[in-house]
Amino acid sequence: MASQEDVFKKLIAHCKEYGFVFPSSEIYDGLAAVYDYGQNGVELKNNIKRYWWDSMTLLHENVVGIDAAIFMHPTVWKASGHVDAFNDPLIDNKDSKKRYRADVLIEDLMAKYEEKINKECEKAAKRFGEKFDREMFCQTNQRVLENRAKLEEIHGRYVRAMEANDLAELKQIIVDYDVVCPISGTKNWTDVRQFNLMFSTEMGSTADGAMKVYLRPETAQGIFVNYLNVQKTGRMKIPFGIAQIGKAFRNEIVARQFIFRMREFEQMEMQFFVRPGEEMKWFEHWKQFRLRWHKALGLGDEKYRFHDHDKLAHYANAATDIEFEMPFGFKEVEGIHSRTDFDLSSHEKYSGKNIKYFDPELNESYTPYVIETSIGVDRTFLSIIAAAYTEEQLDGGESRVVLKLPPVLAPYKVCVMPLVKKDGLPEKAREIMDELKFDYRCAYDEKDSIGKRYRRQDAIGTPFCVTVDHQTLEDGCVTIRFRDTMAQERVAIESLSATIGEAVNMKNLFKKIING
RNA sequence: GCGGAAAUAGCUCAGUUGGUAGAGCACAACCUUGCCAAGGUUGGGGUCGCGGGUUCGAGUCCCGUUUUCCGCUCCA
Repeated sequence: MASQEDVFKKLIAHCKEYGFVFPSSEIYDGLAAVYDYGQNGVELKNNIKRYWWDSMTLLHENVVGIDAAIFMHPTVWKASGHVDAFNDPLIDNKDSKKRYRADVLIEDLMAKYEEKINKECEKAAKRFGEKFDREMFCQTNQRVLENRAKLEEIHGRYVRAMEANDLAELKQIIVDYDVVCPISGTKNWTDVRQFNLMFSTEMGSTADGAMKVYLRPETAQGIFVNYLNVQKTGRMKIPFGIAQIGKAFRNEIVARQFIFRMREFEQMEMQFFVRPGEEMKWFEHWKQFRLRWHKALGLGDEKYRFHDHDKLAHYANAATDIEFEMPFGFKEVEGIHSRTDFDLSSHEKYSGKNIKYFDPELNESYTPYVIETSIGVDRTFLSIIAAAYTEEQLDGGESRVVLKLPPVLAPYKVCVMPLVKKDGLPEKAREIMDELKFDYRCAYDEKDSIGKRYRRQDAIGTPFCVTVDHQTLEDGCVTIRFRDTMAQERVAIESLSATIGEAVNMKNLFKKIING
């Protein structure tokens, strides 16, 4: 929808204009799909992270946090399956503009030869009836023999090419056996290119002694490899969880839609270790808890929905997404996965270390099952700022742009301003600010008309403005102005802290999560 | 990666058949006003995304390139 696209563009412009999100390295033309958070963006982002972290670690005595390094031993990514799953040889058809995985095309090709052979056999089986001996037939029938020979030839070349990572040979196979694009029907192929979704670098300063290491493509593995450390040193009993917030990196082929899909992004993950067989109970538990966490922000319950996966990843036996209605449709913000014992078992296998848990209640050892909640910080940021961005038509034909952020997440909680910048009003305003600034992030503004200053605070989502006028010097009262309603109230200076505190206290959100 | 569109001041945009870059807003200072964005004066800020080419002369024409947006494609 054009109007929605329009809103999204305006939102991106707003994010830049008001110091929330900048394109990375902008003075050098930017770097594709990398963004920086500005002076207001970092505050909002930090508040989101604190809301998540505290909701995990304060509300659950059996959830603790860690902060693992971005670099990990290369074998971690073999064990996790990323080395295999994140390496795709891709080829484009120049006519249809469609992209395919070269290995899939070749496997389809081989399947076609199998099919030909099977058809010959079926035909023969009908002719010969009960006397049909498939192996005998295959060894004597000319057409089958030809097809079998071809198949073996392709298979041999294919396996050698994949092992040697010979991309030119993969293309040659596609060319030699006349593979055509299912869409265009042509053989107009590009070269095969390797897309490795993991970023790599070298550890060690000398070229020959260097070891190839990856920038982690997910934070989860840092938790799995530390699971035993935490369990033992923290005397954790199953069920328990480990939470982590950190950067992850994926070399996306196409990364777009602003900060929705970036090459460098931040995840907030919690891996919850449970008894085998109890995973579905906990899966359901965390699904509901996580949804309540989102809804407590008050952006609108109707903007969220679950999307259950039909096709499961190799490690999962149940998976769902929490989707949020972005300006470009419902999109995944968080994933909740039942990862079984895949990761821990795999690390046990690759490391050769025993990482089983001895359950004193059951009096037995087992590899715990894992429920994962994995939420993107940047996507959450985007969902919140998109929902908060509001263009309002006011009486008298004027309009305003206001970020209706949840007050608890707003970069500034209050802006203190003197009505005029003389007669001792700025000094009084500073005095009030000096009281508030220990508890709440405060802004100060004395430039331009008071209305203009209110609008500036609206644009960055500051929930309260406090105005000092001449009367303040006599009666100790100020005007407090509310962002969403634009209503004003005359209140005593002493009451400000309590009013603001009630609105920005995270405790209120936590109570909503717990009480549903 | 393919195709389409775009790129001029912090933002939104003008800029004529090629002739040495403008406006509004924003920003800074001072004056004025004072409870919902528009007062006055002055000032700072652009090698027109980058690199070539054509031309006496390129923001303008041509080629390449980078970035962004849209559509494909991909997506643990």
